[in-house]
Amino acid sequence: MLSKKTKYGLKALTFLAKRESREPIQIAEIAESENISQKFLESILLTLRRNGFLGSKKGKGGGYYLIKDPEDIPMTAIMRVLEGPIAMVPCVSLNFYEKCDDCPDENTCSIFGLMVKVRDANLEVYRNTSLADLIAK
Amino acid sequence: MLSKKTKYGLKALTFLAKRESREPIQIAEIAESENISQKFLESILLTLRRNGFLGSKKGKGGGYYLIKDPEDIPMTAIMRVLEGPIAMVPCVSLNFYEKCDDCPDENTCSIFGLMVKVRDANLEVYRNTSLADLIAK
DNA sequence: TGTATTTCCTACTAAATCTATAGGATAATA
DNA sequence: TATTATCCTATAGATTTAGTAGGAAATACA
Repeated sequence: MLSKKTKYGLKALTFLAKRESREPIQIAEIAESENISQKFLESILLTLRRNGFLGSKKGKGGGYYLIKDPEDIPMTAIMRVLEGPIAMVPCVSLNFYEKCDDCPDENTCSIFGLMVKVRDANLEVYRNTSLADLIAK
Repeated sequence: MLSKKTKYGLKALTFLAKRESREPIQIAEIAESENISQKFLESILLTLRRNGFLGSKKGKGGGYYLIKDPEDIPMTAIMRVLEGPIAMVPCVSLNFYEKCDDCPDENTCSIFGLMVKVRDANLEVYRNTSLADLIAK
């Protein structure tokens, strides 16, 4: 299941992407418009800023704004920052690889191959979708 | 992330599928061989039996055994029983549909389309993979 | 300079979910 | 009747997720 964090983050990003101007938008406005707890959204936008998706400005007239063109933001990047690994098991993750603690050998693991296929199928979708595609509709 | 429940369930199923005979195998043997807590595995095998994947026999010489040919068990069925919905949000789930509580309208939801694509990509993999494929290597 | 505004940041709490474990009931075998 | 192994419910512990609290820091503007 998609976490609320990711869901809200995506909604906030598309909200910002939809606007023509890149003027800062306040958290409160996004939260209200998208039906999200303001404090929770605050922490989400913060991680999006720290990971290079958003810029921010403090004080009156401040807020958050997109740093890049929506076309240049692939879903792979967003998902990895908000949701974590795209793979369902760490041992097939490209960006978060870890050995599975309960599995002695990847070569003989019965589900390894399936997990690779699932990962690749998801990557295919995420790589071919940008933030711009989410608002194209 | 794939839950341990699903992972263990899949490993148990492939363990049973690998054997030529369909004689009952004890939980203890599967648990030891696959490195799984016996009590936890017990509850997993129980749900697999209740959902028509396994048969069981009590008493001496008892245990669990596959009820169908591995070729006839698609991953879609196993995943839905062990892991739950294949979709990442309830509003695009084929078998577990629910309206998202925070989203007023699916038609205007910015991530709906993406979630459909992701669901379909995963379905494609799971529908084209059977339990037999997991042991084919 | 001072005040209002808005993000920044850490820590914490509450709720939900996942991962088991306990302990006995039930059924089959010999 | 003794032994074996699954059946079943309930519960405990651990982890993750979701959300909250409260103030610090920076900016705009009068």
